[in-house]
Amino acid sequence: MVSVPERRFPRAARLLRPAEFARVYARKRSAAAGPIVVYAAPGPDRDGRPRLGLSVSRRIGGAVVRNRWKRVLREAFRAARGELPAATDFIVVVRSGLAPAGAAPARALRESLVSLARRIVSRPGYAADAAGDGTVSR
RNA sequence: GGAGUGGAUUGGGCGACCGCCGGCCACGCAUGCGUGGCGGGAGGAAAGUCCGGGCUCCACAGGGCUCGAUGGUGGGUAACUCCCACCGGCCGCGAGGCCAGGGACAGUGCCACAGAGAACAGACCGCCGGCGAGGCUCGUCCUCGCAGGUAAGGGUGAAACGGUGAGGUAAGAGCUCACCAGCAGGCCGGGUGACCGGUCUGGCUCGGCAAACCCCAUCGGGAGCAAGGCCAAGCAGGAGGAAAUCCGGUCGUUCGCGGCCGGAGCGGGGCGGCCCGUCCCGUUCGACCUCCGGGUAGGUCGCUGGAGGCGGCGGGCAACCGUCGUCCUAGAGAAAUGGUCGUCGCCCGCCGCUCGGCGGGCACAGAACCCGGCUUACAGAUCCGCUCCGAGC
RNA sequence: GCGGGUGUAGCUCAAUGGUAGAGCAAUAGCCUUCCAAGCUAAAGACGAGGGUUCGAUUCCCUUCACCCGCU
Repeated sequence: MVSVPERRFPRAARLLRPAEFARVYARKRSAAAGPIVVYAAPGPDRDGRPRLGLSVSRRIGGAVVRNRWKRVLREAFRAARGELPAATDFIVVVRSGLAPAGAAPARALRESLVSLARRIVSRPGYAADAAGDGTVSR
């Protein structure tokens, strides 16, 4: 049995190192909706799949609440990978002031994740800043 | 049956699909990777970090002062501010619960307000007799004043220098006596001991606070897995600062001196702080201190088999210990346990109001080197021991 | 992981173990034609739970929240 590649979520599809986070933040392209903020930047590999980095601060809650947010966001990202722009790195930040007590449901997060990602990428100037990097797959 | 008390266990079950972390095996690719298979993957508190250890490193850790911790006795333990048993005190009808529970004749200090008096106390009212003055109903009378006596009574307070009775007295008072309470000491008996029981003597009586300073006894080297080891990659140094040199041996010598070793002095650093002591380094271009600047943000080991869990037997009142058998049970690194469903269980709301249907919820909370405790949070469920009350047999 | 600090009135801060106080703010009144300023009055707090003590904001323990530092 061969699994569908888009359903998988291997470690290579994650942003893990400080340098990777810094590169996405340096691009300064973000959009927000409700409790989450999404940063986006073209990935280093122009044929690559979208990658995800997470930032959940201690102000969000205890370890259980923070881990819950990360797991639900990873699951939402995994389900949305086919609909997201390719070769793009994303960082999802959970905002402390607007976050409800627990994590939001995965389905709703998937919807807003896709719409925020498309909003950033379709903005004028994103492709120009990319400077010949991977183009938007739309 | 009701009320209560002490303890133990558990922390939703089963199934399907898709993911995630790491292990083993196989294959491909070439050492990073991918695919498939098999089995594993959060807790009783993983939490707070309040104690105690193991482990690792540090220039072995000594003495004095200081600092900090602990504080009934005996035991358990690797150790403890933990646990068990016992003693004492307080609370509860009781089962039980709580207690930092050594020393207040080693010293210092504090005890507000109230009250006359608050620590080897104190005469405000009262009581008592004496002296003086006044009054009249002339008395064993009343009123006022003065100097005294008196701690039995009133009142204050958290606390007022024993309680009851008798004697005694002007009135009183441990002033005296008996009993009781309490204190100190001796002796006898029991207990490993804290302590308990008995008896005799004493002066007749002594406040509380040491979670106030303190005294006594005991204990405490420091840091922490971001410890620490290895590999890879990378970089650039600069400025300032205190100080004091001398002696001996030996070798070389161009006879100026230089190298090495040892010692003294001086300077710096480590041993929680200070002093001694000790160790290391330096003593003229180098160590140390301060400031500025530069580089790294990777891998791997440590990393999970342990004071380990379960069961039997033996010892012990118990905590716990010994022995035998059996089991292997997470190891991440921006950090793995998630998502979508079905079904059953429990709870709540609505319709129904017998069956049933619909919707929602199922606690506290997430391993990060590992253990032993403590404390705190927690929807519920189950079991055991005991006490009190009521009813029945 | 290690270490330290702070919680007192709406805000900023005081206070030997004995009635918790100051400034600003807010309320009411006086003054003014009105406002401001000024004057007067009253209200308002020791983060929580235990313990020691006659008595605790203070001393001790536990706990909660926040802040800071080192690695």
